[in-house]
Amino acid sequence: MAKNLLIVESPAKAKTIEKILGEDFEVKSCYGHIRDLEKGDMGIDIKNNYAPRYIVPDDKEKVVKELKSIAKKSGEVWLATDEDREGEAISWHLCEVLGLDPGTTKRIVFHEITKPAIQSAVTRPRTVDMNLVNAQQARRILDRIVGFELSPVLWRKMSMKNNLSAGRVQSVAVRIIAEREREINAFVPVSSFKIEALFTAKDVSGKQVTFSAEGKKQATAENAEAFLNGCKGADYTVTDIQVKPGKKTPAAPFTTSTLQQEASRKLGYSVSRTMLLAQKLYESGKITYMRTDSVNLSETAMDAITKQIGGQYGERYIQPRKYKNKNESAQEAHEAIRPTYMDSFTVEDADCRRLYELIWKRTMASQMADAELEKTIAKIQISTNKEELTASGEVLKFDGFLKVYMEDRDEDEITEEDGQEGMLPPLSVQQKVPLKEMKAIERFTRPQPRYTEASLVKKLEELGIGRPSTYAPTISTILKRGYVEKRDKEGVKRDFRIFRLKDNAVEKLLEQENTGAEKAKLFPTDLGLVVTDFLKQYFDDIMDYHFTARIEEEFDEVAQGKIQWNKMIDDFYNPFKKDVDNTIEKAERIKGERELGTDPASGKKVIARMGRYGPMVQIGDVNDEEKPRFAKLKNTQSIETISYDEAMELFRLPRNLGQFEDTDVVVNIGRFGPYIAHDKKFYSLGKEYDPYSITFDEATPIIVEKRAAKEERTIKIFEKEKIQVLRGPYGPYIKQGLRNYKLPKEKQDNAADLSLEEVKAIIEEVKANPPKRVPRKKKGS
DNA sequence: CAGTGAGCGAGCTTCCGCTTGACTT
Repeated sequence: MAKNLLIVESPAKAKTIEKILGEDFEVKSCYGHIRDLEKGDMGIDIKNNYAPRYIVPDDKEKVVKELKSIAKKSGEVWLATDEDREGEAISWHLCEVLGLDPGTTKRIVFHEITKPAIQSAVTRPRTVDMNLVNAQQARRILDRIVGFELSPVLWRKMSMKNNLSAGRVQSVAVRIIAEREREINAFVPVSSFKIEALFTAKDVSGKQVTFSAEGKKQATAENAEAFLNGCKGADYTVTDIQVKPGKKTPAAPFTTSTLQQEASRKLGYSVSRTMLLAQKLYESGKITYMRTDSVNLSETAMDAITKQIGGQYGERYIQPRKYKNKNESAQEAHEAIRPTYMDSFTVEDADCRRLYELIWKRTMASQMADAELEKTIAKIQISTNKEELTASGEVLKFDGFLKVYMEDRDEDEITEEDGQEGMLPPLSVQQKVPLKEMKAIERFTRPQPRYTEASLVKKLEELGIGRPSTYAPTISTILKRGYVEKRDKEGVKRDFRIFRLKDNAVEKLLEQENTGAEKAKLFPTDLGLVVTDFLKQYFDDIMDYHFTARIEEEFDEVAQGKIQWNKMIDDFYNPFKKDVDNTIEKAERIKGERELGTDPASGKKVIARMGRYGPMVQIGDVNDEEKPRFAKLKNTQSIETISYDEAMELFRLPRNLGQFEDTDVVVNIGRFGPYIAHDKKFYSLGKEYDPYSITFDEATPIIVEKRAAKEERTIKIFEKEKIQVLRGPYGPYIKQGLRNYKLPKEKQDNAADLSLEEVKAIIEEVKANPPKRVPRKKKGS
C-alpha cells in the first residue's frame, strides 16, 4: 500500500516526525507559505468583494511541484502545518494547490514534537477550519492594502527618490523610535541631592567595617547644605532593626522575543544574529523551534529538566513550574525555546555555544527553586534633628535558581536602589555608630534611554505588533529604508555638586560625570521623523499604537465565524481609501521645514529642510530672483536640532583655496564625502583632513600625490572612445563609462599591448556572457 | 562618482508572515 503523505512547514521538523511515525507516513515540508497575493494591482479584486488573486511565487514553484508529484503517488494526504492562523491558511493553500477537498482532507495539529503528542494527534484528525483561514486572508489583505496604498503616497509626496515604504508594522516601529528621540530632546533634567552616610561597626569577626545608610533626598543645594550643617556634632544611634525574608523567582523559559532581549543584554548579539545562530542550533537538532511566542514546556521536557536538576544540584533545587503567557496576541503553535536534550553540552561553534548555554541555563532555572533572601533594615537616629537614616542589607540564604542563571534587566528598569544593598555588619538596637562621613550628592533625573534592537522588539511585542518570525526582518527593513540608524553616541561632561560633612566641617566639592552616552542604539533619521509626522497627520488611525490590537479583535471575530471577512475589510477599506485619495489631492509635499533665523549678509531666511538628496539648509527662497544657497547637513546633524550657528558654518563650503597650476583649488563635500576639485578632476579627502580648515599648502600635495597614484594605475587610454585599461587590486581591467570588464587570464600579462580592437572584443565578449552575480535579496536579513 | 535641492513623467518601487536556500565578485 502507498504511504500516506504528511506535510509540515519546517524541513527539520519533517525529519523528526518521520522517525516518530514510522513506515506508514512519508513526511515532507512545504517551507512555509506556498502562495501569496499577486503583486500587480495589489493582487486584490476590490470591486469583486476583495477577491484575492493568489499565485505560487517563483521560489516556491520547485517545492509545490515536488509536493504535487509525491501527493499523486501517495495514499492519503495529511496536513500538519502549525496550529495558528497562518498555519491553517497554509493547509488551505495546500488543498487548493494539490487539488484536495478542504472539507474532507485530514488536518492534524500538535504543539510539541514529542512522540506522545504526535501519536495522539494522528488519532484525532479534523478538517481545515475555514473561519480561521478567512481570518488569515483578512490579515493578509489588510496588510497588502495598507502597504500598497500608503507607500505610493510617500513616493508622490516625498522629494527623495529612495524606494520608501510604509506599513502597519514598520511605520509604527519607526514612530516608537521617533517619539523616544523627541522625548529625549525635550527632556529637562532636574537635580536633587542624595544623602549618603558612612558608618563603622564591628563585623562578626570583630573587624571594623564600613557600611552605608541613606537619608531623605534633599531638593536643593541649600537644603542639602543645611541638612549636613544640622548634623554637625551629632550622635548616631540604631533605633530599630527589622529582618524580613524575601525571595526571587526565575523567569519563564525563552520565547523568540525574550531570547533576543537576553542575547542582546548578556552576549551583545543583534536580533538578526541571535536568530541566525538559533536557526543553526535548531537545524542541528540542539534546540526546539526558535520562532515561538509560547512559554510552555512539554511534559517530556519537564521530566528531563527536573531529572537534570536533581542529578546536578540535588532534590532541593527542583521546583516544577507551569508558565502562562501574559501576551494576549500569542498564538502558541510551538513550545518555548529549550534544549532538545538537557544532557547535551557539545556545540562546536563558539557563538552558537554561548547562545545554547544561555538557553540551557534559562530552561534549567525555570524549573528550579526560588532564591531565598534575608533583608535587614536598620533605622539610625540623628541626635541633632528629627530625620533618620536607613541602612539596608541583603543576605542570600539559599541560592536556588540563581545557582544557574539570573535574568538581566534593561537600563530603564534599573532603579537607584539597585546594586546598593550589600552586607550589613551585625547591629543591635541602642547601639551607637560612629560617623565616618556624610555626603549630599547631586543626582540628575534621566530621560528614558534610546531603544536597542531588542528593547524595540520587547515594545512591539507588548503592543501586539509583529510576530516572532518578523521581529528581526522588521528591524532590517526600517534600517534599510533609512528611517532609523543604529549607532553610538558620545556622552557629554556634566558638573555635579557634592557637600561633604567630615570631622564636623562641611565642604563643597565639584565633580564631573559623563552623561548621555549610548552604544548601539536606534536613532531616527530626519527621513524617519519627517515620514512619521506625515503619516501621523494623515493616517492617524493606522499609526495608532493600538491599531493592530483593535483589528486583531476583528480577526478573532472572523475566526469565530461571527463576522464575514470581506465585510470587515470593506468597513476598513472605504474610509481608508478616502483618506488616501484626500491626501494625494490635498497634502503638500513633505518638507519638514524649520526656520533657523536670518542671514545677516543677505537679510534672507535660513531654513533647514528635507531636500531631494537628504536633509539640508538653505538661505533664501526658490522663488527669489537670486538662486538660494544650499548646503547638506553632516551625518550627525538633524533638522530638528541643528542650531543657526551650526547651519551658517555649513555655508563656508565650497572654499576656494587659491590657484595651483593656474586653476582654482576648491574644497567641498559631495555625494561621497569631502573632496578637492582642481582642473576638472576630483580628489577625495581622507578622514584626517577637515574640509572647513584645510589649507592651500595641505591641499596641493594631495593633488600631486593622487595624480601620480592614478597615473601608476593607468596602463593605457583610448581617449576618443573613453576606454581605459587600468591596474586594479585584482589585476588589470577595462573601464568604459561606469562599467568595468575583467580581462581574460591569458591577456592579463601583456595588458599594455592590447589594441583598441582587442579591447572592444573583450567588452563585447563580457557583455554577451555577463559574470553571474549573487541575486539581490528581497528583504534585508 | 563629486555642480543638484523641482520636474519633464518612460517604468519602477511597496506590505506582513510563513519557511530556508546558496556559487561569485
